[in-house]
Amino acid sequence: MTAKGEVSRERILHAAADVVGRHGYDGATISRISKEAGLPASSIYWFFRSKDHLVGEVVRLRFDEWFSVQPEWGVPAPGTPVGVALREILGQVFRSVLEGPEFLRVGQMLTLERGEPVARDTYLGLRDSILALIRLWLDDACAAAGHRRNARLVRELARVVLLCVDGLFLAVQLGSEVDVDTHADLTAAAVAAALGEG
Amino acid sequence: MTAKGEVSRERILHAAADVVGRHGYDGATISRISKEAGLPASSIYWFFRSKDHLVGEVVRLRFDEWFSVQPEWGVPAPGTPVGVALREILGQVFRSVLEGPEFLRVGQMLTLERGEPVARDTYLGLRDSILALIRLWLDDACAAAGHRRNARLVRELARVVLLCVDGLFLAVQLGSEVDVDTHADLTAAAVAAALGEG
DNA sequence: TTAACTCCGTAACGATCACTACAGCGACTA
DNA sequence: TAGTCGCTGTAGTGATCGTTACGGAGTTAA
Repeated sequence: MTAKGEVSRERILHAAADVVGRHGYDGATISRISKEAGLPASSIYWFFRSKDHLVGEVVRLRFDEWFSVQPEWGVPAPGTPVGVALREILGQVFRSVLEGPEFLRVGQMLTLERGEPVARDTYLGLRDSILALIRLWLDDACAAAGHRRNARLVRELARVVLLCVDGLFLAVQLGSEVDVDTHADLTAAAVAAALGEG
Repeated sequence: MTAKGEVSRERILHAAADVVGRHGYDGATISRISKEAGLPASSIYWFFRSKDHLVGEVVRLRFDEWFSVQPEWGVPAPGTPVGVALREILGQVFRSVLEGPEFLRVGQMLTLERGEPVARDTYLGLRDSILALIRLWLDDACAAAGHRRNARLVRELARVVLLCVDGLFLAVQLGSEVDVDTHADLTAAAVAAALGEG
């Protein structure tokens, strides 16, 4: 691919990301994206096999952007209760969710709709990687806190944490003014309680 | 409206509910609904002002069906801890969410997309009524448990409960096999902890 | 019987959709 | 200079969208 081609591809991708963010999957028509990118539809189909593939790339792009500014999920110092360490991290994650990351909106839409298999699979794959990350961290944090291992519980708790992120995001989309600190307190406290921490 | 007309309207409404449930808002085309109902498009527009209004009625219908089989949110007996009473109710609510009620799917989709203002407003209105219900119940339950009133906390907790329902539903749509009992335990425990219950 | 009203059937409306065929441009290679 | 390749521009494909115009059945009321 030529340098000029690379630029065009990038222009299309970012234009698509903007339009999808503003209008959702179905609202993100090729003609809109084409207009936004300043390139004809034929160029879009030169770089991307279909609209489905294009949106898949958009999801990946937006995810990378979001993930790159997330706080590091470092293993807490030995002796630190999981609840305390989790509370710290959740505060930051929840705050970033408040800003309504596009990839979550698009991904959740793709989840609820049928069809668009490529974009949907892309989202599901990224989501799985997050879930694995949470599970790993929880495992490490439990070890650091001195709890005995319980893989099943950790797996369940990881799902609950992810679930709370989803719910929070949806509530934000609905216009609810959720108090992130209360929500983070509750989530961390629930996990701590489940682990038998005071 | 004639008795025959009433039957037709009902046929259209239920056909629309089926199609929307299977295909989502955008997938629920007038032609599909028309075919499913065995009536022409002109009949649909005789009874409903637009597709938007029709889907609004669908959301209301599905909500009523779902709500009518929900357990009663009776005020717990005096002295019962809120966490215990809430755990009981959440178990049943979460289980019904597992079955993937259509009105939640459609409503969440309308939330994430822009546009379709009538159907969206219908969903938001129903959702608000649920939130109010939770808040009232929590208020009563707190009184029954002997806690002193804290309107702000109750409002926040009601939002968190609703948020957990949303998150659970989305997780189910994603194909996660969430353990409802664990989830209900955690949610109830979190609320109990926030209220200062042991 | 006539008039009015309700509802259905047909047949379109214009708009827009995702997608493509194809010619031609500029830049690079032989 | 001729040929090739990467990309763009134009103009369209057929399909389907939500919606409507309109005529005519079927029933009801006078």
